[in-house]
Amino acid sequence: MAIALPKTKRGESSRAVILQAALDLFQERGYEATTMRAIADRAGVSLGSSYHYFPSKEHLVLEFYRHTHELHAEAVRPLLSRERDLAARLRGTMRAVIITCEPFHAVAGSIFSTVANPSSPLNPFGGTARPLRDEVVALYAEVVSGSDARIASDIAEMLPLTLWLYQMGILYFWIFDRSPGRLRTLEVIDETTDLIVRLISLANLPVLRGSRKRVLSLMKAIVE
Amino acid sequence: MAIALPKTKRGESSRAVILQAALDLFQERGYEATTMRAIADRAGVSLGSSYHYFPSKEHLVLEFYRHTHELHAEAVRPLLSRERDLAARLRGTMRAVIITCEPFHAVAGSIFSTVANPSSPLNPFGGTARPLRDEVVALYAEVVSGSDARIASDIAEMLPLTLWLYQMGILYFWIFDRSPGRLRTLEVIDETTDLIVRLISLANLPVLRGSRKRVLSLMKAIVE
DNA sequence: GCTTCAACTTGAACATGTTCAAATCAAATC
DNA sequence: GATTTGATTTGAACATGTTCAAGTTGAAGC
Repeated sequence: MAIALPKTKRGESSRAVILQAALDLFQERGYEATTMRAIADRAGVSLGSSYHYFPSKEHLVLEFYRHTHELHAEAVRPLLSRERDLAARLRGTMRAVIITCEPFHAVAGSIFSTVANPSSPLNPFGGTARPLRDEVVALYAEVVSGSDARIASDIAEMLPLTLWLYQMGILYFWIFDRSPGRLRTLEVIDETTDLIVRLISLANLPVLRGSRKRVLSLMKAIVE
Repeated sequence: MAIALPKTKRGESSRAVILQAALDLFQERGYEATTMRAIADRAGVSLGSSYHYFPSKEHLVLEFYRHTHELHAEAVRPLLSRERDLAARLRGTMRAVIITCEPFHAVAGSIFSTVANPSSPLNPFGGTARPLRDEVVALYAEVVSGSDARIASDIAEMLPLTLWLYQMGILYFWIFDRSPGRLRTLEVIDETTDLIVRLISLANLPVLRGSRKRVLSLMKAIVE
């Protein structure tokens, strides 16, 4: 249960080697099939040592999640600095998500469920994983703000969080996708990103003004 | 792993007593805090006996889930045979969900995550839990079909499944709701059910015709 | 060089989900 | 009533996440 940041060179190296072993094994065998003993073995430390640096197996998953996010953020950087069209930015970002995660597809199910568990410290809605979630939301804020789309401020305010939620939905679909090359997920991404951009522009219609206000204030209330 | 339906009176009674013990303990202590040994103890059977009737602890949760659904279906029956207004039917049905589940609120998190786990046999998107999901979807089909709302057939086709998904979302929100009397969830239900009904009528607008077709055909494609 | 002390490491021990071979039971058959 | 046979029951054994008290290490202060 102790949250011990390494205080010595030796400690830092131990933590790093344990983490690397865990990332490798999660990717090779998945979450459940990776035992804490196997992680300790591959890292060349004792079982107890792992618990000195990571309070639980779930906390190691959080690091896995963070690692994936960093890969993703790096992958979309060129696109986000070049492209200005919102639909293209969003589509590219979503495609990059599933391309980045593709090596972990077989094991993603168990990892996703760990993260979605409301009673887990890893749940992004509140707890240890909150800072990481905020980073991902910030990425989507950049997707929006760096585009040349003119978006009403009330919508722009809620959009990043909504897109993060949307990404979660896409990932959940992708986990179940057994199609070759994950083509179905790619199609769904193309279609939904287009729809989202279209919906944003439709939201300016006078008939929709009322519902739009209600939806947005509801969302704001939900976020607290 | 064996799926053994009881073949004798004795077997039937054993299965029933184990199930009852499990339901009680889940409600009293939650999923994780309930051990298989505790279930066997309270049921007055040995540990191994439980595994003769239920392949795993998760399968006992499925029964818990089914039990809750039956309580809910019973609770909304009067409303559904009396009320004809769609918004009122939907609102009442959703309110009944969280009222029915209220006794399990403290333990709902761990149960929900078990069900949402894509690699679990309990996942409603495909596996053992599929029949139960179909029952819940059928309930929402009745909510729609028993109303006096005139709904275009392409929408009506996808609506029950969508409402089931919506119910899942509300439950997820409810799990995190710490407000007294779960008032916030009730407010969200009132607001969202209204919005849904409004959206259904808006979908007939000529401007929305295109998006509507695209959304519906996308949903149909996702369901397979 | 010696002492001290916090950081680090270790492996045994525990709790719990699951498996399984053996024992027990009870109904059908003779 | 004895035998057979399949259903049921049992508890020991195993795997694995987690805890913890005890041991080891190494640098700072003397």
